[in-house]
Amino acid sequence: MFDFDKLDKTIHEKGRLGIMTLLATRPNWPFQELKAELKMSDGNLVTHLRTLHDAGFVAITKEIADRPQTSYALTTRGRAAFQEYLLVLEQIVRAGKR
Amino acid sequence: MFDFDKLDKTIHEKGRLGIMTLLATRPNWPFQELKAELKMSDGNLVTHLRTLHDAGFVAITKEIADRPQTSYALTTRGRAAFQEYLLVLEQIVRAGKR
DNA sequence: CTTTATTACTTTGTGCGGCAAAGTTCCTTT
DNA sequence: AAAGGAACTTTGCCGCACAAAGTAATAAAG
Repeated sequence: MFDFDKLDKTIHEKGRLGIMTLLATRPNWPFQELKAELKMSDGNLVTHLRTLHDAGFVAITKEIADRPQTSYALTTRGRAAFQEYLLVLEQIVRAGKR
Repeated sequence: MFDFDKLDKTIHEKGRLGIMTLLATRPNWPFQELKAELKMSDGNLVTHLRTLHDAGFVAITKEIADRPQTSYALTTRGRAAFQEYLLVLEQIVRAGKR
């Protein structure tokens, strides 16, 4: 009836779901902006980003111009995985509408 | 930008999200049907149901006609909490559409 | 050149919570 | 009496989120 087991466990965690959602709205997010938006400790944020990176969902770009600035973006695979995750969310939302 | 902290932690867990979604589709679910649909061990399922009951989201009805049969349903408060949770999901889905 | 601040990251520790497996209780059926 | 099924409890394990503190690198301030 529902594909709950298709809910990617890497994405379906509050913190990382927030990250993935933000990354989906813009091509590029600097670390500081993610941190400000999500209000996580930087240790926690870095860890979640690394988890997503290890899963192949997030690309990391490091510049050291002026201040060091690390930026994050969805990979093609990350976007695909997120889209598939969203399909399940849509099923759930539709089920809750009745 | 997004209300990620409005993602009720009691609901936003794979197992319990499955339960809440199923309960939203019908007024009443016997234990055995939930178990068959969600493919959880009964120990695990009972625990999640108790968590939702303790949160005031799920009502428990026990009949002992023929075989014992325990049934579960959303409370008014459970339905309201689920609706609010779904609002956040909708934000996320919309964000992922672009 | 030394000090201070900022960014990004690592390390450490704690506690919670999901999950399975096995055992228990209560009932019905044979 | 015995067997079986429903619902629940207990036990134990493992992973993980999260915070706090410490570290390296660089740049600006004095």
